[in-house]
Amino acid sequence: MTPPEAPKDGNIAAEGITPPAVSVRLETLTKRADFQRATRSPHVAKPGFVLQMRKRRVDEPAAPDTIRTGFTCSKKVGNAVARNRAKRRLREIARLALPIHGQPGNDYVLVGRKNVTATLPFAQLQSDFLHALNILHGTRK
RNA sequence: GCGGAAGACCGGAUGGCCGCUUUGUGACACGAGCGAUCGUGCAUGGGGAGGAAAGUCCGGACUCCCAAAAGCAACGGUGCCGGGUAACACCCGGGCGGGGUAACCCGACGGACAGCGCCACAGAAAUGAAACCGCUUUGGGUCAUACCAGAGUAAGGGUGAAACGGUGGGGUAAGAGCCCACCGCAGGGCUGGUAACAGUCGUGGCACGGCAAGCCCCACCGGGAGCAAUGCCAAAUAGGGACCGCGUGUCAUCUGGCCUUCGGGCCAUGACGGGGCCGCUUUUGCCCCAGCAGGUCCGGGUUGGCAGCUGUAGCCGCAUCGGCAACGGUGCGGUCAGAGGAAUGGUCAUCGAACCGGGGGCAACCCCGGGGAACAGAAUCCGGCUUACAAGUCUUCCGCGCGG
RNA sequence: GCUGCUGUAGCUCAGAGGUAGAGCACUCCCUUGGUAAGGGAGAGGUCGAGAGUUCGAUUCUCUCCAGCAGCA
Repeated sequence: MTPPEAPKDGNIAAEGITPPAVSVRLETLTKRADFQRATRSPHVAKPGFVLQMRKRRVDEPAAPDTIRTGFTCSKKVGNAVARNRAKRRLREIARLALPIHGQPGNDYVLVGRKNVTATLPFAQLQSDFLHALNILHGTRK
């Protein structure tokens, strides 16, 4: 009765990058100063978001084996509902991808964009995110 | 059946996978501690956005500040009457006015003889009522008008938002509430109503324009600020600047202490007096009268943590009693988010309204494919108001048409 | 979250119930060999939006919208 093909396609895309139990820890940025430091760092713009990456210095108090992420949406993105929805989707792609593809000791900040972040297909957001990570990690070497 | 009116409800559904937050339990693991225990993780069970969470327009609870209270003033608000409520600018019922064929809807709806102010342009005149153009008549004058002087009038006078009652009749030289009828107005009596107000009967012949969302008067209400309030801990910076108190009181010693050249002096204490503390007054209270301390504000630093923080004027459901109703009383049961760069979701599938395309049918409509759901996110908490809102559901009522 | 303030010509601001104005900028003309300055003339306004009060609203009242500032 149910069409067998369609649901599996969606699930594979989501499960393929489900993180295994790794020792890397994810933390969320809460301080305004951290966001301001990340603003002056290298960034990559994609249709759905802007990714900024900053390598922490050794003397900073945060543990060196953690990955820290921040999510931000200005008022330009829309009203409170639109901003919250954009941040949730950004949080989700970061949660799925960073434990595997992120580098410990780095701060990542994802910035939401008007209309696109909330409506773009999820699979494309994910591939764009991996692409952006590769660019940033490549330029560093 | 079509077109309306009022009220109430709902605010996509189901499932898979992966998460967030809070809380209960655990003989579990790790860390801290002598320990009670605490923190982190794990396992397992429960809870987790709205009718507007919005705008921040009112009213409160709560916290801090101004010495307390009363009166007055100032400032702000409310404004037909009665009731409800913790309170309100809210709600309910009634009155009056306006709109609609009706169901029903709307109304900042006290006072313009307490006073001041304004009423542009037009118009004879914009509030004291008269003057002006007119109308009529008497005398003079003339062939007759015209014209001059006197008397009587306020009907008429293109305007204007608004013109000193309106319409009709009588009356007159011409006219006029001069007289009469009806309408309006003012003031009085009676009746009904708690009241707003309504009805009715005389009287007066009309005097009294509009604006109070202009100042204002009257009645009533209100101290100010807000959870980024406020309290505590930690860290960090500075030991800074400005201003205010500003008056050296009298008496008592049979009180206490110290000093003494035995006159007394100093400190404490008491009484009186003076000064200061809310815009003013009164009462009460507090502080000061030689202490070098006190107070207020500014500047500088920190943008970390904890409490406040979620259950009560509670709220919700059911029953019952009182009330036209808002609402109140009683009983039983249930408890309902607590985040803090801010959780309450992400994703996939299925079902799904409007709408679009194709086909069928006289038509209502049916089939296939596409399509894919409004406004919108708690931030201390309640009661309202206002504004935004796709599609849908229910109840009652009104008008028109058709049929019985 | 709370509390204030402001929306008038392209820009900066006046105006306070009765035909909306100033300066700069713009267009045309004069002046100059040419330009600037100067002089003259002109154009440009849903007075943030919608209701209400008034005969009449940019002004008074209410409700929305947008922007700015302050408070730990």
